[in-house]
Amino acid sequence: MLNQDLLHLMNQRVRYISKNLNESLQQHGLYNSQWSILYYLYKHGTKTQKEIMNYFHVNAPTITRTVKRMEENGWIIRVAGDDRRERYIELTREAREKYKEIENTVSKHEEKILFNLSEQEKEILFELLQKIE
Amino acid sequence: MLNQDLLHLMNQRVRYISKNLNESLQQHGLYNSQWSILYYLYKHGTKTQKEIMNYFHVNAPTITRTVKRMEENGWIIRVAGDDRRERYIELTREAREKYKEIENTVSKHEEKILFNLSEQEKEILFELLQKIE
DNA sequence: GAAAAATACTTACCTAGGTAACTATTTGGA
DNA sequence: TCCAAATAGTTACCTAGGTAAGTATTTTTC
Repeated sequence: MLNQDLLHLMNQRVRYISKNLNESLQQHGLYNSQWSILYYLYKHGTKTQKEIMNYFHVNAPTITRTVKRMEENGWIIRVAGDDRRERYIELTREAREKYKEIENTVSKHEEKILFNLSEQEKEILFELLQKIE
Repeated sequence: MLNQDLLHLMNQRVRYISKNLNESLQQHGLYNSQWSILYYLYKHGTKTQKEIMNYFHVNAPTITRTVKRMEENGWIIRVAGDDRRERYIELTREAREKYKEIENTVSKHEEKILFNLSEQEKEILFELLQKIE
């Protein structure tokens, strides 16, 4: 087993998954990364950009950009914190209302993507991925 | 096991790996995707953009762009084919000469990334990833 | 209490993926 | 044979990741 081949395959799969997820999300006017943030905020409540950043292990400018687009499209609002360097990112009422329907679309997509894996295989895959570093 | 969590982890790992690989490749003046193409051409010989595209399951504009950058930096040249719609992508002598050294860097990186996985675990991971679709 | 360091976020610019619409060339069918 | 369809690649524009350098604010340190 060549390391090269393994990583190549992993890359392809991730690209394939995110491409298809984007297609599914198009009907809701959302993209991949925007959905991730929507999901995170819905589950965990209002967060600062720093907290979002840490959760996704992504750099600051990426969050700035994505959140900006989400604001322009009415998904979130940015609220200044007591510490005025911080910006709290809060879901709008509209985002909250649309959430369930979008989650449904995404669940179906994930179900389809992982259809060939048993519950046990998913757990093994999860553990193996955790070992990568 | 939530599908969501599994795909989230997979995304993070791929992002992490490619970020680190880019750092390793910086010393050679190369990026991730450019290295992939260099590798492919070194192993399989001169290919058309179509062939590269099919190999990586990536869209045409992506190859156009990456190959353009590689040409600007002296890694490849583009040669018109008999079918004048086609462009053959050929490694330059310089690219060929530098290849072994870069491969060495990349191998070390991959070794490090996958250090915690046994040979058997790598094979399982490979099989599980193949089942995704 | 003022200056230095740290922190949260932004801006500018890079690579890399995607789609849609275009050009140039080749192929195939009426 | 000639015109329509298919094919290879390009261009323009979108999201999304990265780094480096900048701004504004808070914290720390002397």
